[in-house]
Amino acid sequence: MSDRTESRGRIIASARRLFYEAGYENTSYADLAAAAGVPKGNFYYHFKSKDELLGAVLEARHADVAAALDTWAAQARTPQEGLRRFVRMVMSEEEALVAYGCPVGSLLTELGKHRDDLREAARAVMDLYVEWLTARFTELGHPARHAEVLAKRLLARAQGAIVMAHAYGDQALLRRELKDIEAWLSEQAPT
Amino acid sequence: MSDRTESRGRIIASARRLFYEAGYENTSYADLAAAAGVPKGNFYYHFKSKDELLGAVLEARHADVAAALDTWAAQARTPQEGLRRFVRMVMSEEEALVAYGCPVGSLLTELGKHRDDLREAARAVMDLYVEWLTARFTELGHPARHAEVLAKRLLARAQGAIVMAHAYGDQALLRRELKDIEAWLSEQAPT
DNA sequence: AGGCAAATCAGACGATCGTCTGACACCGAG
DNA sequence: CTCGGTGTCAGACGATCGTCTGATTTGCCT
Repeated sequence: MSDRTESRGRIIASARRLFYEAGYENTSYADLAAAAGVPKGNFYYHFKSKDELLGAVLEARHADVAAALDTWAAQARTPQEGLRRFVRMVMSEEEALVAYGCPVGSLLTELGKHRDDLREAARAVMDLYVEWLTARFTELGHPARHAEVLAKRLLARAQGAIVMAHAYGDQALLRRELKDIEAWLSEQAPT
Repeated sequence: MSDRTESRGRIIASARRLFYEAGYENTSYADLAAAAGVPKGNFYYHFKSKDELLGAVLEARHADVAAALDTWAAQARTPQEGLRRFVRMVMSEEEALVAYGCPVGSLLTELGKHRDDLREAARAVMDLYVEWLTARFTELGHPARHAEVLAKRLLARAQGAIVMAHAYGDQALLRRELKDIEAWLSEQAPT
């Protein structure tokens, strides 16, 4: 019921990429049609507005992130390992992050200036990370409230590193900051 | 020569506010005309394109930041005091930062997806902070290269805190992170 | 083969975008 | 009083935006 046709999936995949690389407002239906190989008349059969299309894109990303977090939780045998895996995931996306920023963070920045409903959908993706990281910090023995503070601090530091690296187009900056974040992490996770 | 007329200044002031609160691409000449009380036909007498208007806005912000940094440098009697003053400045802007994000950071995020020339003008404002903070860390005895790393790390942490606080509309988050940054700062600045 | 809903596609629609033109108001110099 | 330049303003321009309609094709069911 969610992915009725193949072209619907192609539209979502193209939109996901374009919204990320060029921004939501800055991506037109003409761009989407060209990228997806689907005439724009067809878009309104699947999504009755551009906002609804972004909703579907966020839904897809939400599902992907949730699946990835499940995998990590299953593979990491200690909370420390889980936290480090998060940082390593950011590292593995270095090139795209330097070129386009954080897919969730930059979208939140763009939507934050208007459009409360879509902003909530984007924040839901961020919440997945917050909750998963909070669980890891809790396992480390931090009381619940402080665990969430640490989770958001970790995310804030990652966001900041990405913003600066993106602003300066500086991949070394991102790598260096992520290393520093890892060092900070091992202080929070006494072995 | 730079501010030939009063209406030119009104246009820049309005544009500066609207570009910040609503975003650059999302602010139309109709919006600007309504906010500045200047008919849009007049805009092209002062600025021959919207991009040039943004250039003037960035120039104004650049001048303001440079002036503020000069004042701080004169008032702060120790490098520690200067660094703390930077954090306090961010604190004093809490409400706007939570509502709209960082004026420089969010603009860099928006422009980073396209428009290389304007991105450079925005980055010039960020560079003012980088250079000023680098000078303070150098005064603390850090070698030049490491001082710049610390300056960018401080800015990255501030950016990240603002992005998260903006995403969640959470002023307490911003205040808490800034306090943590201050604590981190005093570790880098052994008295 | 025939029928019918699901899916596809081309193109028109009004609105709005950034840009530009040309006429008009103001005002000190001659 | 006249002139010329600086600044002001209303409105038109083509382009492009997101949206929508109607006709057409596809593919499954009997």
